[in-house]
Amino acid sequence: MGRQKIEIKKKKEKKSSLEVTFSKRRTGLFKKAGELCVLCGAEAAVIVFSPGRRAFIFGHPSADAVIDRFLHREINSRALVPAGQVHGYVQRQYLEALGRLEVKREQEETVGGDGEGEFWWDAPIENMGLNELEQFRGSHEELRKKAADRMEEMTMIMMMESGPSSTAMVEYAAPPQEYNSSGGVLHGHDLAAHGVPHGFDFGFGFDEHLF
Amino acid sequence: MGRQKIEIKKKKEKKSSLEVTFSKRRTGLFKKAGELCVLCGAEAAVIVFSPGRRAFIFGHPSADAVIDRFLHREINSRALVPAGQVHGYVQRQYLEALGRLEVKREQEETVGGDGEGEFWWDAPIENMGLNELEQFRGSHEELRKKAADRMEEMTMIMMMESGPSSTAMVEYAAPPQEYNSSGGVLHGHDLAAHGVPHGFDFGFGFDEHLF
DNA sequence: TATACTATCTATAACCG
DNA sequence: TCGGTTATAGATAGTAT
Repeated sequence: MGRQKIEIKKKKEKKSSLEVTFSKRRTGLFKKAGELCVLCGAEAAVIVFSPGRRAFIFGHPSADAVIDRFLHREINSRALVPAGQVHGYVQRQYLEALGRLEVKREQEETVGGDGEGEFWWDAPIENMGLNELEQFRGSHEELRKKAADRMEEMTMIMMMESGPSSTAMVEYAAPPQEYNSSGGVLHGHDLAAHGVPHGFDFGFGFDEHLF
Repeated sequence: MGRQKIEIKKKKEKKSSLEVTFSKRRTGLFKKAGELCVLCGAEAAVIVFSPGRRAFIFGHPSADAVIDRFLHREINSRALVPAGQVHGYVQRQYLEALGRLEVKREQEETVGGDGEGEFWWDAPIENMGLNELEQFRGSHEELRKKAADRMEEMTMIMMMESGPSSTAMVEYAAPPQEYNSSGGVLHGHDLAAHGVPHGFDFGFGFDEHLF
C-alpha cells in the first residue's frame, strides 16, 4: 500500500515514521471494524495499545458490551464444562472474583432502542477535545451519511482513547493538556476521566518511551 | 473494493452474500490487526460476534492479556478518580465482583519469554478442526514467514472461534461436529471446549438464525 | 503530532467451481 | 459453504506541511 511495499516483519526503525504508521493503521483498523459491524450486522470491539502506553478503543455497540458478552460467554461456557476448560487468566480472575454471584442481566438493554437518533454521532458532544473521536468522525463521515437511514440493529459505536498510564503514578508531571486531549462517549455518561493520570502500567509495553 | 462499490449502510440483503462478506472482512480485519501489532509493536485484541452467535477472537500477545490490561487500566483509573468516573457496566461489574481483593499480577508474565519458538503457530495443534485457525494461518502465511526471524517483542498471536452459544442451552440439538469445527490456542492449554454448547446468550444478537 | 497528497499496493465484491 | 480468480475500490508509505 503506497509508494513502497513494506515488510511486515518487525517494528519500524524510525520513531517518527512508526508513529505515523501506527496512527494511520489504527484509524484504518477501526474503520474496517466499523464497516464490518454496519455492513454485516456484527458486533465488535477492538482494543489497541500503542507501543508506549496509550489505549485506543473501538466498540459497537460499545466496547463494554462486546467485552462483557465475550467474558460471560467464556465464563458460562466454563461453568458448563468443569474439566479441562480453563481459560486464560482474565476469565479465571474474573470468575474467581465473581465467585458464585449471579450475573445480573437487566443492565444490558439500556442501550437498546430502535436505532435512528441513537447513534453516538448524534449524541451531543459536550466538553471533549476528542482528537480521536473527531478523527473517527472524519474517517467515517461518508459511512455516517449513508448509514443514517437504515440500520435497525445499530445502537452505538463508541471509540475512545484512554489517556497515557504512568508506570506507577510518577508521570503525573506531564502537561495536563496532553491528558485532556482524549475522551470518550459511552451510554451518555462519562468514561474514565482523561484529565488524570492512570494507575498501573502492566508492564506489557515494549518501549516505554515510545509515543 | 471489488467489482462494485458497496454501500456501507445496512446489513446486506442476501444471507449467503452476507456470510461471505462477513467471513472475508473478518479475516481482513484480523490480518490488519496482526500487521499493526507486528509492524508497530502494538498490542491489540479484536472481538467479533457474527450476527448470529459466534465469537471470533484475535489477540496479540493474547486476547486475554490485552483485555486484562484494558480492564485493569480502567479499574485503576477509576480507583484514582472517586467521583464522576463511572465506567460501563463491565468494569463496574468486574470491580464489584472483585471487591477489594488485591489483583494478583504475577500471572501476567507466563507468556513472556524471548520470542522465538513461542508463537502460537509453532505450538502443536492437537485435535482441533480449526477452520478459523487454519484460515488464519493461511491468511498470515506470508507474515509468518517474514516474522519468524526478528520480533523480539512478539510473544503470541492468538485467534480462536468460540463455538455458537445457545440461547439457553436449547440448541444442543445441532450436530456435534458443527461445534467441533472450532477451537483455540492459548498459553498452550485449552480454551473453552467447543464440543459443548455454551450457556447464556446475552441477547445482543440481531438475527438469531443467521449463520 | 496530525493532516494532505498521490503513487502504489492491498482488500474484496462479484463470480465461478 | 467453502476456496480461487479478477477487476476495482480502498488503504496507505513516503513525503511535505
